Formats: sequence, C-alpha cells, structure tokens
Amino acid sequence: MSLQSIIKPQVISAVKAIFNVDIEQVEFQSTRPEFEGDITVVVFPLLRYIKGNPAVIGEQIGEYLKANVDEVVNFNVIKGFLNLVIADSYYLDFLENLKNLKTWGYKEIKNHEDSVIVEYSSPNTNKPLHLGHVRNVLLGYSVAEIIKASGKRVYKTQIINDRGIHICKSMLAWQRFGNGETPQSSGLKGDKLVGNYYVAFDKAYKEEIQELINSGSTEEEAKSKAPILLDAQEMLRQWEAGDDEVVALWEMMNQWVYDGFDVTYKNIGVDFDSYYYESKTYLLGKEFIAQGLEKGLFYKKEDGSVWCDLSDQGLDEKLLLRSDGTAVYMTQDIGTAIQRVKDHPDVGGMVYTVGNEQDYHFKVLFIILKKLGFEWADNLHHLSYGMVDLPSGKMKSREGTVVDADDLVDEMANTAKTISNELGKLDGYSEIEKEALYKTIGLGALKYFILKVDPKKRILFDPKESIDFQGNTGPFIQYTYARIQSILRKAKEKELYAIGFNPETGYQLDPKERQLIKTVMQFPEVIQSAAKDYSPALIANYVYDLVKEFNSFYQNVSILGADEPLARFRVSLSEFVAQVIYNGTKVLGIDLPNRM
RNA sequence: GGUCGCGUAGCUCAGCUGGAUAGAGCAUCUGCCUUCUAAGCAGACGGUCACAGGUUCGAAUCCUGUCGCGAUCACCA
Repeated sequence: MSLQSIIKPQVISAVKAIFNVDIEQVEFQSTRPEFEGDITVVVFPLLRYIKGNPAVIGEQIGEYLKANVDEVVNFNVIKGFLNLVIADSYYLDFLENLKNLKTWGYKEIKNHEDSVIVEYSSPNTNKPLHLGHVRNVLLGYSVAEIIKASGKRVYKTQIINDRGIHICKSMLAWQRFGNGETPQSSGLKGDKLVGNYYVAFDKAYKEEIQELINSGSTEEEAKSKAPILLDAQEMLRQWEAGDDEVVALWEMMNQWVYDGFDVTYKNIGVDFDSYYYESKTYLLGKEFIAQGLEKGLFYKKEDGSVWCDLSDQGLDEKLLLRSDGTAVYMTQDIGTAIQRVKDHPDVGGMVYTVGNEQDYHFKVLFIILKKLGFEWADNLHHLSYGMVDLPSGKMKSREGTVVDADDLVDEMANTAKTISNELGKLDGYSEIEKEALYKTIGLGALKYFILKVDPKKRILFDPKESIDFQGNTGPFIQYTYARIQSILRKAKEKELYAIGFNPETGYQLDPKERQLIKTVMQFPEVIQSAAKDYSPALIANYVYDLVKEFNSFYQNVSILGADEPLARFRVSLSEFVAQVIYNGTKVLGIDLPNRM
C-alpha cells in the first residue's frame, strides 16, 4: 500500500476530529531533501476550509498523525508544509514482503480488448536508414515495450512505402547505369546499393535540367520535362498496370532493400511482429472511400477527385483520391488502419510513430476514420517527435548530408572501444566478448542520448562532438549495473549472498539506503506514467536518478565490508536496484553488461 | 497570413495534475583510487525560467498578447 493511500484518510479524519470539517482531497509531495521527512502534506489548500495560520494547522494535524498513525514517527512544519517522518519499519516491511522482484514495475498483461498496435520505422524503399529513422525506431520500439510493461498486449508493426515514384527513380537509374550490379556482385548492403541509384537518378536528372535550361527552357519547364523524369513516371504507370518486367524489377530491388533494413534493425536491436505494405493496403483504402462517398461523408468534385470537408472542425478540405482515381497517402493510411484492426480483433488502439511534420495529416486521418464509423478511432495516437537536425540544418539524402544509421552505430562502438582500452579493465575477456561489449556500450550511449529527450523536442546532433560517455549517459547507467554485478559476484564468493532483506532487528536505515528504497518503490508508477504519456524520457530520467543515488550509496557506505546481517541486507538491496535498472533499461532497448 | 509545437545555467537536458531557496550532466575550478570497478564520489562556480500582462494565498508550470525558432496548410510522401 502506498504511503499516500495510508495517510490520506488519516489526514481527512484529523481535519474532521480537530476542525470538524469534511475535506476530500489532500495534497502530497515528496519532501525536499534539505528538510527532514519522507512525505509532505501541503497545508495551503486546506485554508479554503479552515481559517487560521497554516503553520499552526500543520502542527495540529502533525500531532494527530503522530499519535494515530503507526508509520508516522515524527513531523516538522515549515511554513505551510507538514513534513512527515516515516518509520523505517514501513520500508523494511515493504522489502520483506516483496514478491516478484524480477518483474518489479511491470504489470501482467491481461488479454482483453485493449491491445495496442505500435507502428514505427515506416521507411521508403529507395534509400538506407539514417539518424532520423534511428530516433523513430528507438522511440517506437521503446514506447511499445513500455506499453507492454504497463500491462497491455502490443503488436509492433510498420508500414512500408514500397510503391510510388521514388522507388521507380532508383529502378530506372539501376536499369540505365547499373550494369547488372547486385548486392552479391558488389558486396554492398542492398539498401545502400539502391540508395546509390536514387542519388544517381538525381544527378542525371539535374544534368538534364541544366541542358534544357541551356537550350532555352525555363527552370520550371525543365524540371517537369526532363526525359529521365518522364521515363520514371512512365515506369510508375507500367507498375500500376502490372507490367511483368517492371514488377519483377520492383520486387527484386525492394527485396534488396528489405534485406539491408533487416541487418540495420538487428544491429540496432529492434524487431517487428508484422509488416504492412502500402502496395497491398491502398486498394482497401479506396474501397472505404467509395463507401464514404455513398454515405455522403465525402464528396466528388467536377474533375472526379474525392475530398473530405473538415472546415466544420477548423481544418481544410482534404484530398482523398486524385481526379484520375489513383491513391494518395491518405488513401493508403485509411486502408492500412482498417486492415490492421481486421487482422487483430483484440486491438483497441494504435500508436503511430511519425515525425511532427505530419501532425496535420494524422489529425485528419483520425477524424476521417471516426467519420467512417470506427469506434477505435478514438484511441489512435500520433506519437509525434521532433526532427533530428545537424548543425548545417536538415539532413538531405540527395545532398549526401545524412548521418547513416549503420555508420553511426559502428562509430559509437569504436568510441566505446577507445575508451575501454584507455581504462583497461577487461582482462580475461576474449576478443569476441570485447567486441560485443563495445557494441553494447556504444549502442547504450546512442539510445540513451536520443531517448532521454522529450520526444516532441527537436534534437540537434553534431557529428563532430561525439556523444558523451560520462555523466547523464547510457554508459554511466551500464557502469553502475556492472558495479553491482561485481558486488554480487563477490558476495557469492563470500557467501553473503542470499535474497532476503533482514538486517538486525531495530536497525536504523542509513539515509542513503532509505533514499534508494524510496526511489525503487516509485518505479511502477513511473512505468505507468511513461505509458500514459508515451514518453521513454520519463523512464530514462528515472533510471538516471536511481543510478546516481546508488553510486552515492556505493561510495559512501560499505556493502561487503559491513557486519554479517547488514552486509546481506545491503547486498540484497543492491541486487534489487540492479533489477530495477535492468527492468528500466529493458524498455528503453538498452542492454547491460556484467563488466565494463 | 491561418493552425500546431518549442524557447529554463556558456552547451545538452530535468522540473509530475500550480507549492518551500528552479535541479542534473558537460565545460571550468577544489578535494578523493594501499578498502566493494575513479565511465565514479564529495564540493565550488554558473539562472531576469524569451518578454509583457492576467488568474491565485502561491506561477517555469494555467490564460492572453508580443518576439524568436521550427513544422504545416499540395491531384508530394
């Protein structure tokens, strides 16, 4: 039982007994470290019901609580703040009665009808993943894991934008300049190879534009009439018409990209339960738009294009189908959403991890799905996040200013290697173990760097200033975990290891121990609020606080050197902290080493 | 121009549904490795919470306006 739920009714009866006033709400906050106490009752709000000096009122309530509540052993009043000192026995009882230490903070998944689909990544199939995708993938994965930990079943998925003019551009360039190059023949990752041809297309396109301008065209004309662009558009028409050769090429090159993406996902350590392809869902979208048209939800303009009028909601009109009947982005998203719920009848909501540049798009999408009559449309959430910018501005794949995802992961591991070698603590590790550790640390640094920031804020990434490995960082958290593992190994040798929290009776908790226990007790709430807010940053910051407190404990209090029962107690407490670090970083997708 | 988001220490970020003297890390400076891993600990320095009003016993937090940055308002995705 939480402290608040124990004390709240007691405060209410105190007010009733002393002032004969009925109140319903009591405002709590945790006591600031500079004052004595564990939990604080804020007296000010009571002044609306009770007239008097807040300090005196606090004093009276404090006396009542001290006399009537076992957990309250002392109190002090500063201004309008009633600070309550809680008995050590409350914390020790909590530890001794602790069950399911391994899953502390996680709620069991109940299989009702509120499963959640989390979509993330959602790449185009014409270029490799870059730092922007990395933020997307890390956020989406982590939010999925957090929601899972909060007690809901989660399906991770993505929508793959596998059709359209962009992929035709790569295909055309490959046909023209590729000389039959394949990932096998060149040793290039498939997504990189296809990306190269996307760039090659752009280069040829620009050259043609320049030629046309030189021979007298306006820039605008040149851009729309460059032969290579017309050819790409023709290829798209052939694709839509199901031309065998084009479709075969499309399938082959898309497969190269998928194989390349798989390597990157595995490298980053994220996974998916299912994949949706735009090429397979846009037709379903068209069906429902036709239905909506019949029901009068949408309307057709003279040229045949279909629109939805959202001006009554303060929004604009939105195009749903082009005049030639072909699908747009919105068409496909409607189809995809409906298909997903068909495939997962237990789903009650969806989370879309997509950059904030598409805020408007999702606002409209959700309204349209609601108009179409889907109840679950109320539980759709756009996990909108800020862009990752470079000091030079936006990343542009065509201009080569992107930070490649694979390169970035490698660089992080390299930095980890350099630092590890300087510190030289890895005696006895094989080369393979070392390499794995470098990757764990490098990725930990990268993931924490990105996830600790509130998703909606934009991130500035300066490739020249490498990501830190000290202070508020992933490696700091990993380091603390490794420290605890080291203690546990030694504790086992010394036979001080036994799960159980029983110091000698009448033991007075050290302030550092007390603080650790308080923090660890908060973890389940942190998971719940992170799930509610779709915010891995809350978990990241919590774990950081915990780890900081542990290090302070570690450096100021002797664990293995303490007397018998106390040493066991501290070892157990350390192990519990390690478990919370583990459970916290798990949902961030950060791995932890046993040594570093 | 309309709409949405952001603006906190030199830099990167916390700050929960309004509550005590606004907190961390990096950087700079001081101490601490013959004791459990110094990727650490203890401390110093550093703030007009963009600005101006308003609501309130109380505002970084809520409301309004101004400024700055970004996004968006396509028969692009």
